[in-house]
Amino acid sequence: MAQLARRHGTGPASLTDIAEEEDLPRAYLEQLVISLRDAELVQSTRGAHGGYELTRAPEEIVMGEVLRALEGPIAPMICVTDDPNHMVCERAGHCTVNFMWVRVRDAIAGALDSMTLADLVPKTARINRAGLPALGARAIRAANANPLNLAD
Amino acid sequence: MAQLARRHGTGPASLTDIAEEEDLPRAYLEQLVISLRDAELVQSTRGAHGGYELTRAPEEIVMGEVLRALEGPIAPMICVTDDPNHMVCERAGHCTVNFMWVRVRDAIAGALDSMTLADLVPKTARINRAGLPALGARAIRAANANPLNLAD
DNA sequence: CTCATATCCGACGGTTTTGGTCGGAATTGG
DNA sequence: CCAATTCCGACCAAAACCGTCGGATATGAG
Repeated sequence: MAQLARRHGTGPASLTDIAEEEDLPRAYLEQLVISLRDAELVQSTRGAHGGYELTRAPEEIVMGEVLRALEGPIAPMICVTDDPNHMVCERAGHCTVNFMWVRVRDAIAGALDSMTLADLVPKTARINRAGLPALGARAIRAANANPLNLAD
Repeated sequence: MAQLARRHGTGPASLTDIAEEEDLPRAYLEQLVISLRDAELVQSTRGAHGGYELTRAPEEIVMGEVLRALEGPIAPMICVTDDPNHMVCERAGHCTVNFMWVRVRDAIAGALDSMTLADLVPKTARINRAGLPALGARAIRAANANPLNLAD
């Protein structure tokens, strides 16, 4: 998704390209991208010169969406639910820790939903229509180290 | 730990007792409690009438400590680190997502460290020195459903 | 039309993690 | 001594994770 964000606005990108750039097996990316497509986060174009592209601008894609598309509902434990009378596991009623997991889940979701794809991919690393990155590799690395310009 | 919190102040509790009450295999509890002991969260007494007890009051045991003792450092991904030049994985330098995982990790840690064992075990469910719970099972269940009295 | 380039899709496989089990040695109160 | 209990290391099975593989289908370019 980060690679697709970099290339956003330059037409479909093939998995072969991305696989090479990220040094990941293409077959694996294929598998992932299917979930992303089903979640309507990316759009596919088949045939020669086809590929994938984001359906929305990186600024409008929340990381929570991406993670949920790839890994299913966010849950630190299988049985985490808001329903105090949950029937998911047989400990219902005397489960003292469900409450804790709910708070953890909400914390994770909050963090994920407070970041967008754009936060992970600094503008300086994006590819413009001419196909060139705005800055060199060193500057991109530096920007990646602290994407949000946080003081920490 | 919740069971030990309930019993806090009543002397050592044997794993056999806790296993029965929580309906978990004793052998499994043994394994867990060793980590807790190494982390100095519980104290053991060997021999007959021995068992385990908390080393501190439930109010002073933060859930983050418990989880870290049982599951190691909190990390949604193996390679999550604050060091932007992390050498953990071979993607160092061009890893665009480490930053995200750091924020997720901090969110989880924050949530866990904002709760204590006492928050999970309502006073009404605790066992007094005479060995009797303060309230009946129904009231305990109700209290468990919303331990912190949050409005939600 | 044909061919190279792509996506699409379902089945399969190995390694690690998770969530346990088992058997027995050491310790201690009664 | 004996029963209760912790202590400890080895073992194990199922699931999750991280992929692989082979082939069908679509499509633009020459």
